[in-house]
Order: sequence, then C-alpha cells, then structure tokens
Amino acid sequence: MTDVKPMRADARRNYERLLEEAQRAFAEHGVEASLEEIARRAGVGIGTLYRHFPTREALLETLLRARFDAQAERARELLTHPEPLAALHTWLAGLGDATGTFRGLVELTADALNDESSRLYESCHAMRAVGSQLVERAKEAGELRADVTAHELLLLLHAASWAGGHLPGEGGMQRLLALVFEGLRAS
Amino acid sequence: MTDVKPMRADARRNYERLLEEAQRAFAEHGVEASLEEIARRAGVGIGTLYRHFPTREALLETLLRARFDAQAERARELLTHPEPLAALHTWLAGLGDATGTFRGLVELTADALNDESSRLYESCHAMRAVGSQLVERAKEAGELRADVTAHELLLLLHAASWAGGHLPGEGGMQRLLALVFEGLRAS
DNA sequence: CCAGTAAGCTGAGGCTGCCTCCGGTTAATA
DNA sequence: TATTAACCGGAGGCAGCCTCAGCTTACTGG
Repeated sequence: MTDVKPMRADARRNYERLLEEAQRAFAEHGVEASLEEIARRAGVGIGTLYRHFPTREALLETLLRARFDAQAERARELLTHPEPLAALHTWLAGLGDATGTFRGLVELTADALNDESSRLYESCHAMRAVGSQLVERAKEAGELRADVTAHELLLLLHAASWAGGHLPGEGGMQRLLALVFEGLRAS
Repeated sequence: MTDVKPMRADARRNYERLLEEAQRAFAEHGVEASLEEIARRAGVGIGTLYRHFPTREALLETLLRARFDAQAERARELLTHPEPLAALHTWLAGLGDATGTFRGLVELTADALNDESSRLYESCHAMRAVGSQLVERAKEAGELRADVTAHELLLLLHAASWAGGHLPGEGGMQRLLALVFEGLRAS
C-alpha cells in the first residue's frame, strides 16, 4: 500500500545532504537553527528543502524517528530485566539522553504528546505505549508507588530533561531524575 | 547615590503606557511577543521602546521585579509558620504560579539563575536567598531529606512549572509539585 | 513670557529568517 | 534522442529585531 516509487537520483542526493546538514545544525544551534542556513550548507536552494520537508517538524521527525524507535525497542528488552524499577529508571535515563540531543527538543516532544496531529506524535506515542508496560511492571512488583501514572512519569522525565538543559554543567538531568525517582519508590 | 533626576513628563507617560501594553502582550502571547506591536499599541515609535528598555529582558525585569520581591517577602513571613515543610511547599507553589504568568517565562528565570550578568539575576537571587532559609528550616526540623539542596529544589520547581505549562489542562504544575514533594519527605 | 537646550521621539533602513510560487532544469524512459 | 514528469532554484513578500540621524518638545532661568 505504501510502496512509493523510488526518488530520482538527484532528489535522493539532496534529501540526504539535507538530513546531514540538518543534523549538524540542530546539534549545534538547537531545534531553532536556521533552515536557510541548512539549505545553504547542503548546497541546495531553500525551495528544495521545503519540497522534501514541508515543515521544520517534518525534518526533525525524520531525524528522530529512528532514535525513538530504538528507545521503544530498548523498552521491550528491559521488560525482562530482573529488577523492574531499575529497568524503568534505566530506560527513562536513556530516553532523557535522547531527548537532550538537540537544545529545545524536549519542548517539542512534550508538546507532541498532547497533539495528535503532530508528526512526532506517532513515534512518541508508540514509544510511550511500551514505556507504560515498564511502569506497570514496576508497580505490580510493588517497587513503584501505585498512584503514579505512566503519563506523569514521562512528564517528570521531560521536566528533568528540560531542567538539566538549563543547568550549567553536564549530567544535570541524571541527577534530577535520580532525585525524583528515589521519592517515587513504594514505601 | 542612585537619585535619578525625574523623567520628563512625556517620557514618563510613554514609559508607563509601554509597561501597560507589554503586560498585556506578554500575558497574551508569552515572552516572545512582538516588541514592535507593543510599541504600536502604546502609540509610540519603536525607538522609544528601545530607549526605555534596551532589551526584552529589561522590559520583563521591570514588570516582574515587584512580583519577585513580593515572593521574597512572603518567604520571610512563612519562616515563622509552625510547619516548616508545609511552609516550603506553600511558598514554592506560589512561586510556581508567579513564574507561570507569562508563557515562556520559566525558561528565562531558570537561565537567569545561572547568569550573573542577567537583569533578572538580582531579583531572582534575592528571592532565592530567603527561599534557602525555608529549605534549611525544613531540613533542621527533620521534615525534609537532608541531601537535597535549595538550588535543586528551586530547579525542580521550575521543572514542574515548565511541565505544567506543557500540559493541556489547568493545575498541572501543582499536581507535579505535590508528587515530587511527597517523595522528598525525610523518612 | 520667551529662548536655549538637553532630553526625548521617530521611523526609515539594514539585517535575518520564514515560506511560496513559478520559470527553468534534468533524470528517467521508450 | 526526444519527451515529460519530477525536480530545482531563488526572487520576493512578510514579519521581527535593532540602530541611528535628524527632528520635536518639555523644562529652565532670565
């Protein structure tokens, strides 16, 4: 059904160069990096960029989807980890790192979870579904407070990630996550 | 020492109209509201806005200083509250509401705490000093975990406030703050 | 009341970034 | 090699930021 005919060679070339430069630009300047600059560095007209990626979000989504899918996969693996709470913590920590790759990304992903029409929603949502299982497992094992929802946990992670990004040194997110996490142990 | 000669009448008028319109604009569109629009609505040239407030931050700082000072005052009052932890919680909740007045404000205040050259730094810093006393008091009373610093707490509050702002409904910040707070009780 | 002057005001203009649109180009195909 | 659909480019319109040179005006003291 979704079999698209292959791109023309030049189109594919441009597409890939654009992704490369976008990765560089977002990593360096955050998600607000100039699209015109990306096009320029890719040696391509701005119109070409918009042809391949009609919005900034579409560009980001393409860059991030693989990463998000990997997180979902990782969650699936961790479902068999012997210590449910530790597994959850590990997963969230990894996820926090992932959403910290570009400055300003947390805002986007947090918003994406509330906007079903967003391009990012789908990949985020899939990931969240598996994450929820990790949460439930930790609760059932009696290691996590029963009154915390997966949604809240994810939000707290995003919050920690955000705060970590507004801290001078490195590892701020991990410290905050650990802090919050300790308090969520079942007593 | 800091006795400035009084403003010319027209200047003072413009200054005040600008503040009024800025308040409206920031409340409506968040801290990224257009400065040109603010000037226009105040019936003033853009140059006049920049004369009175050389940066967006300066404008915000003028609008917020009173509010921040009020928070510091409130913290001072709460220092005599019979329940140190509840007092701290109350104070943080109020502070969270204050930093939630304009969309995007949390980011600014969080950054301001790490940038001594910021116009907002001074008022934030003063407030933080009193807040720290509230934290210490709760620790000494054995009601708060001893390994949490005031800086971390403030950061967690900002994080909760940020997350609350990225939640559809109302009161998200309060819910998250409560959640985190419960976990920080001394055991 | 008036003239001199510092303080204040203005908005055009240069810059960057977003996004669209259409005339020109080119890779694929037969 | 000719045809053509797909693709490309970048000018141009828009909005926002900020500065600066030239004009206006509220104050002052005579």
